[in-house]
Amino acid sequence: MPLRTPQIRCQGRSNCGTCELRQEMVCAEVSLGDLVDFHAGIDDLNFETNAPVFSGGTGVDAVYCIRSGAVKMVRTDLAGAHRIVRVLRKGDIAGLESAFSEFYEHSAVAVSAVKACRIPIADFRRFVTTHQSLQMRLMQKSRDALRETEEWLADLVSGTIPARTRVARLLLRLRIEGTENIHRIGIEDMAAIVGITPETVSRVVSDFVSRGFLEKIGGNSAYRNFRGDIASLTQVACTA
Amino acid sequence: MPLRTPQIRCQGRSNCGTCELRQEMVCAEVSLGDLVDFHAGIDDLNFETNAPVFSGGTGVDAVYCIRSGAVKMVRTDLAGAHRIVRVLRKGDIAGLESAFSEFYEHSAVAVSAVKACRIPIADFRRFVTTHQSLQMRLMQKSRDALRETEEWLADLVSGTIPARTRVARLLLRLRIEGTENIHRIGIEDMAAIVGITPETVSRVVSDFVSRGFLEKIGGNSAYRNFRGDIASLTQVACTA
DNA sequence: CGTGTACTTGAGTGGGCTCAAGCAGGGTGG
DNA sequence: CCACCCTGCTTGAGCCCACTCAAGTACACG
Repeated sequence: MPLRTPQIRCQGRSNCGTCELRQEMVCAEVSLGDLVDFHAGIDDLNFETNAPVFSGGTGVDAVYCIRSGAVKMVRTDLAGAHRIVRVLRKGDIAGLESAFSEFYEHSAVAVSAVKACRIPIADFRRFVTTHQSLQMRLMQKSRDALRETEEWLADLVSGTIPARTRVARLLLRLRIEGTENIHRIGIEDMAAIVGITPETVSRVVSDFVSRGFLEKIGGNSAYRNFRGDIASLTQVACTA
Repeated sequence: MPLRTPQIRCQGRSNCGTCELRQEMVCAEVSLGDLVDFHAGIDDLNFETNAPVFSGGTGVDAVYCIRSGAVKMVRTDLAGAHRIVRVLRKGDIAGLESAFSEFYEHSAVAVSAVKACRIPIADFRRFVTTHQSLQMRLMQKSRDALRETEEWLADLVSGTIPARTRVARLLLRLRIEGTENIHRIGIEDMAAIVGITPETVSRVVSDFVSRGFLEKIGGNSAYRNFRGDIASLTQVACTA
């Protein structure tokens, strides 16, 4: 997979003013005026599926606000295996946990077509130290991330829970808010999340499809999705 | 198991002044003078093994700074099973993630003899809003908690990694800093962390003991421990 | 039209689960 | 002081789910 440089579409100020996410994002606490004052170099980026956003261990140079799509956060375990510890979605901030470290803790990789705003780390740190209420908001974001990760631990990952159940729970978590559509990430990625083999994931997903719990949408394009029978999946998810 | 009220040993001001942990705890950012000004009702508490610190879903009334011992943070999964998502140790803060919520997200239970400082939530919130540098410290604590939980996810919990390896990794994480002693939590608790059955944990631990990788110390008292052969355990922990 | 990637499907094996019985230690009461 | 229980741990036998290895298929892309 070639490492493609993301396209820069437009710059800072103009789109922040019209951004529908502005109220729930980091920058909600930063007035438009401040953004201008700081000459903030906020870029609006597009990433295609499998494009890296940043790489674990490299120097921190920015944080990214996800505006659409999904980004996987990958860690490496003691034996060197990759493990996905969280999936960021609309409204999440990639790199926040590393914002005050020298190097990124995770690798971040787009798992679908992604739109994101890139905030240079120097600007970000300046915003934070000069805007008290922003700090509170970041604590909240950080707490949200913690809760999400803990819920993964509790729900998705447990050898004593059957693979069927766990995959169903994962699918429900990947549901696109308010719809019956589900982010369709790769089989390999699903395996790296619930901690089972890709083959088993494939078998379970195939089974769900044949039962009509899932329907594949959009072929294998970057915008592919599942359409899920939420009720049935929920039932499977609650199986002990 | 009877629910015993913890003993109150002494109050606020006096022990904060001499606390060896003061520099690394929350209150590092709060001057002794401020503590007095706020008439802070910080209590010094003891919990015995299996004593609840607080219970998930109940109203948040305090946060607790752990001064010694270990506390398990318990979540309930979709099917109602208990899952331990983190173990707090010396220097950690129990309830921090709920500090700005109405109800506790977890149940917190002592897994050994625990000494902790109780900070009433009203005082805590006042500290936070009036001390900027404290906010930064809390973000850091929150980030530490997130990292710890993610490392659990990556290292401890994966159906594709053999139970032996995972138990070895858990034991290394429960190591008491700088020593070859290891917090000896119950078999049941270890199972609830790595996501396997108590029987399997027991078999693995017994095996480690018979090989000399582990030695049981202190019988079954509240102060029991393992003494571990760190090198051998590390080797097992790195087995794919 | 060939090539590569991602996914599917199959057969066989084994690790860990289940169920169940046995054991040790500490606390309680006679 | 001992008999008792209760809780937490240990150990065993058998089975089943999910892993492993391997081959086959579908689809996208050049």
